[in-house]
Amino acid sequence: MSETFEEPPAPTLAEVAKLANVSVASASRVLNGIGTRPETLSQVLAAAEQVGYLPNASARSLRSKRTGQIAFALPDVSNPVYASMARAIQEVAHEHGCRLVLHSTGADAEEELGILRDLRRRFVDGLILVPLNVTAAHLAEFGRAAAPLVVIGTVPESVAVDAVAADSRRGASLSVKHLLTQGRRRIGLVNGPLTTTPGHARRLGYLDALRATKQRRDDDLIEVAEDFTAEAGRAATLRLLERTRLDGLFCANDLLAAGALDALRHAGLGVPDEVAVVGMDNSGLVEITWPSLTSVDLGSVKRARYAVELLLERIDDPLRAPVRIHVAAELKIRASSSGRGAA
Amino acid sequence: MSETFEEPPAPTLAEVAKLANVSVASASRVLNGIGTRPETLSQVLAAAEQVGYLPNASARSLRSKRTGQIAFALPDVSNPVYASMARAIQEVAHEHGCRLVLHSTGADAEEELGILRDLRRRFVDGLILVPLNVTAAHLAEFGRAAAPLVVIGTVPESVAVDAVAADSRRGASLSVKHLLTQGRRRIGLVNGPLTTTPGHARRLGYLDALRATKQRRDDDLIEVAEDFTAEAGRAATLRLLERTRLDGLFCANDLLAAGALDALRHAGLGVPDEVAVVGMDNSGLVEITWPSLTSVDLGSVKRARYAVELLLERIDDPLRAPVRIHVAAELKIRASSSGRGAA
DNA sequence: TTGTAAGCGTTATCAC
DNA sequence: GTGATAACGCTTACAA
Repeated sequence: MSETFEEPPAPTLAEVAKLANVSVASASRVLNGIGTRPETLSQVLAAAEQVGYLPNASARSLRSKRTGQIAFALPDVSNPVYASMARAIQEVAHEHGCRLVLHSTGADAEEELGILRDLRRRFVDGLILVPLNVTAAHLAEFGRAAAPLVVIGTVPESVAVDAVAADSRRGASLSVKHLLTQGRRRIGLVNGPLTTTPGHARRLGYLDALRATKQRRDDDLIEVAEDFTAEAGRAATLRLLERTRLDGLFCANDLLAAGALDALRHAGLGVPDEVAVVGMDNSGLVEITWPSLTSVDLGSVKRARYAVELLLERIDDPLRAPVRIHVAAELKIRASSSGRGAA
Repeated sequence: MSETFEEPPAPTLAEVAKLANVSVASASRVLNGIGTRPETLSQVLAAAEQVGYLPNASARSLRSKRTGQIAFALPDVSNPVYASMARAIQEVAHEHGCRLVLHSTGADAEEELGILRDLRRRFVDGLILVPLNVTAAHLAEFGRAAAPLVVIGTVPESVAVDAVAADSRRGASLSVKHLLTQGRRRIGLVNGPLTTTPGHARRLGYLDALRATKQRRDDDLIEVAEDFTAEAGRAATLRLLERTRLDGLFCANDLLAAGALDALRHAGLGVPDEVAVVGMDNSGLVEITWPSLTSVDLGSVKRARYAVELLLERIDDPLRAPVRIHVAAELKIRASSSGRGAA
């Protein structure tokens, strides 16, 4: 049975110094690894150990203008891709002795802008932002961000901000070409909202592939889901199946694809025999769906890692010129699209 | 093209005060909603608006001893259950004007203890911890936590700490009884590591159900996975199938169950016809697997919400007696266990 | 090397 | 109501 009394006040540097018979300055130096006589060093260390001293984060930040925290703002932690990004970022941050402040924006632009503006409070040393849609307001805020900023996503070259982008347009194109190679001719697209940057890019990639292979474009084959969730993917696929026939289907992310698989099953269509399906993100879902899901790897974890590294560099050198990193897309072929009884 | 010059120094309260022709004290009062003459009020507000003033987080925390941050330490953001908890906690925290600091512990006890001890740095106002395994060292740290603490999980009654627990033992029992009701007689258990609290509880629940219904216990039917992942669930299920025959399977969480479904498919066993499967957590995966997964809802989101609320209360009143909240388990029946050709 | 002292930007306690 | 002013706990010139 432990007590619930008020905590004893946390030990301060002053107490450590007194206990070690040195000045606060010396104590501070020791604890920051600045040159001191071995004797004072051991005295301070012993004193600190004895009282269980740990520096107060607020005081240290106020003085040193470094919080030791970075923020990560993403649309939705529940989406496996973003979850894996969060994990990767937390890992790298942790290795650098840095804490992670998490913001779920719900893909709300106002929320995103609010976070950007809140940087003026200096509660973090920098921000990694994953916007779903980059508006003019975003670009303006990027330019005047009060702390180092790295954007994960596509940003016009003219905007001076560090960014790491996936090539989802090419990724989409890759996957459609893959389906064509498999002998599919009526390839549907289940896209996310066109107002989002990914939705826009993936549509272009889909069209690119058709154009490059001189396929006729048929808008009946294109359907837009309410959002990037499995449920929306299921609904969109059902709408698609109601009005047309298809033998291939590209979905703008894995969640949409998971929903699509379900819809196809309900419609009695075999995957991949009757309809081959490809998702995008190569998230943890790909081995959980059945059949296992062919998916475009957009290098989410890699992008996340680059983003933190870029951010930490930027924090150390705020003047360095903005950097753009592009991560290539790679198709991971699995059961949902590999051949069919009669290819 | 925006610039990458050094930021102009952020406006301070002193500047706002000067601009408004009042003292810093008055400016502070206005911005904290403390009684002031309407005239000074509007002057200060106007000045603050004009320079885009936002209070410096570190300075405010140092003085007020409140950081406006809470921490959430969980085993792994990539597990959908924890991701949904993180989301729920972030939401509630956000509503209360509070930021969320995320720690992925990787289910490492040392990491968890480290976070508890780090509370002395006072970088957050409180912590919500999800330990996978509560050791004696944990209990000791709970007792001397340097900040309000809420544990999501099972903690001995004798330990004075706020906690919100799921009833996974009963949940496991429920699901096994459900399988028995469906006419299943050889019911396997794919468990997570027994060193974890959940693993331990779920095993007990499984045995409870067998005992209550006077079934013979057969240890061949029990298999322990390496960890709580889909891949480990697949491997464990394959081991199980290699040495025995079963017509029902309870898995200690949804990820394990997803892996099990895959293993059963590879073994050519139909679900639910030949083997009925039940998972646990009722996570976002249940509608993505095929067949859709019967699962025990342990009220993760509800527990997460309770946890934040408890924490925020505790922060406001550190002296109140510790509270224990228990959230009931509820079985959600889906296709993976509902009847069979010959029930 | 070490100590003294000046802040960092707030909030809160006083007198007025 | 308001304005000086003293903390909060730390880092860092500067002087010794």
